[in-house]
Amino acid sequence: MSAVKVGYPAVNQALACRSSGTFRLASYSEQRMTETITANLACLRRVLAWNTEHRLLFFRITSDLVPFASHPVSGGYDWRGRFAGELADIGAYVRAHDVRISLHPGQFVVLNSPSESTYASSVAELVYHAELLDALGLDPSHKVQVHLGGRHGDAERGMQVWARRYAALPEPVRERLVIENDERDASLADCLRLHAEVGVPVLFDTLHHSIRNDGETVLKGLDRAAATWRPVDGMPMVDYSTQDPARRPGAHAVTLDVEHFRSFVRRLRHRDVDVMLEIKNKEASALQARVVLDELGAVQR
DNA sequence: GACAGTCAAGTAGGA
DNA sequence: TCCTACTTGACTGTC
Repeated sequence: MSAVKVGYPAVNQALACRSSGTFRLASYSEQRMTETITANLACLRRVLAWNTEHRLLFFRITSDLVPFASHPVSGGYDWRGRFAGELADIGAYVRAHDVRISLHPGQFVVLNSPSESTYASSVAELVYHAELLDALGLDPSHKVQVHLGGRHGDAERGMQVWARRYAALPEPVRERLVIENDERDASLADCLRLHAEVGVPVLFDTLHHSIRNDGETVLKGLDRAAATWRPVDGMPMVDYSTQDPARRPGAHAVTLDVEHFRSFVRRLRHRDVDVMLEIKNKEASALQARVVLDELGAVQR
């Protein structure tokens, strides 16, 4: 049976705290920044403790952990210096419990944007994400995942621009960045082409692939994406979800389809992957997934 | 305390 | 042309 870590994104709904607290730009002050980051880190500690207690060893940290981190307004605020001890402690906890971390910047990161200012702010945002993982003391197997961003009227050119700009990213960003297939801008085949050109690992999303593919099964697609991960990248990460039948194609389900997940894990067989459950009810689904993994004898690395 | 309007940022697709 | 969705609702002024 396969070795699998399972996790959920950003929010633990069972705990009465959020690690994504923010404020309005107009309310910005150093004091507000310090208070918000302090509270966010305290919550993150609670969430990580809860996760390890429940054997959920994969977690996506919110991009809002440090609000306005890449915005000029916080340019003079040294969050890495002020919270160096806190961040190092959290990172040590992550390493001690062998937790895998991912980050998923928002839709405003458009590396191939025709707008120079959007390109510049996208790079700044990616640098923040890489710096956060660096400040936690985590190695390059902890990833930052992005989508292509847009086609801008010429899909082929959009990919070329993306590849060129990826290659020009600062090394600490490039070594952590992975690209995820979606049903709109970049199919798995598109992502694999980018990998062939510039070496970026491909994070496989099961739901997006089930909507847009070239006729290959989820397992076949997963294998092709997994082959793009080098040892230094760690186990391939996979985003898992099923369709919410009541909403548009691509909308994530509200609850885990346990039977579907069981079938998915069975078909993994010998494959070792880290599975991020993109299910709306977060940790509740992750707990159900753990039960399934235990039932099937999947090993927790 | 409840509510509604709004919030740093981009893009594409559908109504 | 406007609205919605996306990794995610949360913040804030008003009553």
